Amino acid sequence: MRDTRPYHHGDLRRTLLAAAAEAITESGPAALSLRDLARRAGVSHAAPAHHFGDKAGLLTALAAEGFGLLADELDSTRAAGGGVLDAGVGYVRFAVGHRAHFSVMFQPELLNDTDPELRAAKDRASDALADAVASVQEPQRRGADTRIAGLSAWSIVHGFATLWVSGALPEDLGTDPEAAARQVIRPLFAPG
Amino acid sequence: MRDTRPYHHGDLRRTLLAAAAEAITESGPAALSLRDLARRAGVSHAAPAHHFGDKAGLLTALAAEGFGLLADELDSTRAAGGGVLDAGVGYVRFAVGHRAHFSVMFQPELLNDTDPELRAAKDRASDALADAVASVQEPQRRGADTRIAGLSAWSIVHGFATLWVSGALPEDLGTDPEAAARQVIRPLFAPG
DNA sequence: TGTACATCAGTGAACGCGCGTTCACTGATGTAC
DNA sequence: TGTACATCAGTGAACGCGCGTTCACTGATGTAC
Repeated sequence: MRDTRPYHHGDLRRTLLAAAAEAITESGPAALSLRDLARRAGVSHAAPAHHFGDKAGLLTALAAEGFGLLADELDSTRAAGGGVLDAGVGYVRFAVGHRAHFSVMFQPELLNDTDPELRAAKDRASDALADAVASVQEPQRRGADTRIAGLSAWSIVHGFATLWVSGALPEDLGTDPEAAARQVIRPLFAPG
Repeated sequence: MRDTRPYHHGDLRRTLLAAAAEAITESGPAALSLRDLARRAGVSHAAPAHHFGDKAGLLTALAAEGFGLLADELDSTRAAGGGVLDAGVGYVRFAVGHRAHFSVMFQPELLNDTDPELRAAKDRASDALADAVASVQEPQRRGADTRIAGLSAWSIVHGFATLWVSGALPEDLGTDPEAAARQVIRPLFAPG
């Protein structure tokens, strides 16, 4: 039995990202410190800087991971044959299931926005979103309108997700974010 | 000529709120400190605590002011005979014109959410939003759907506003947030 | 109109704390030969 | 298979800094009589 921790952690980067997500879920990105993270991960306080440089570097890595996870979500919805509405619900599922990532992804003042890893992950998510929207448009109608349709869809799901995770929505909407999202975003796609 | 500052500021509370809005617009709520605020306002570092207690108290006051300003915006749109679409554009105008307020209003972990002033301002904004939506529904159709319609409208304008101020939207949308908003949110109200 | 007193707004020195950063180090891993 | 050496990940002591908070204070304003 080895009850002593090895000198090298082995997977500290991932551990720190997970600890950051946990800490942010508890009390927001503002309250985060690298020393607190080190404490959570059980390493010395100087270790995090080794991997991320500073707080912005860490949050940038977390945001990049977030955009990747969002792209995964949208891709798998699409692979399962879902339409835009399902993609929208997937967007909300991602936001609610990964609050910490989501809350950091759209706060550019916390991030190094020129980071190549972040840029790449953003592009991936952006493409996945565009695919989900384009798939619903009839081919002959594609054009200038498709761009606007995509932004409308993005706006409504992003707005719903943001309002849901911030607790701003009325309680009588229930406790199931996906069911509520489906009801609220449907009018955009299937107006009656 | 009086070139010496009077001992009593006279309007320090308002000055501090304005300084806070400025500081937050520059670098986000995370970077805000009461000492920095005091410096900006030209008063001693202990003065802000006199008015707001602590940082959460200050941000709560700012958020309350924000909800009040939002309600004003929606009310005046309505008074000018505007419909839901105009109210939506008004929502975006508010968010873009008062970024600092807007960015604080929906981050409950930064606020004292039981503060009565905040609660009252929230209710006022909420009523104004409900009025804007209800006015467009034909009387006989009001009911369960009106609630969902209101949340759809809120979601799309909130999402658009959030994405716009965070700089997430594509550059080719132009530099006029209100014109862009009108295009993007229209599909929800006048589907074609 | 004048005086006394209470209340309030803002001061400035002092404190302890957690933070990020630096730096010489140590232990572990990988690679060349 | 064995040895030497470079590289890398994490340590822990030390530092200086800005922060929030406390507290006795001072200057100004308002009110009672």
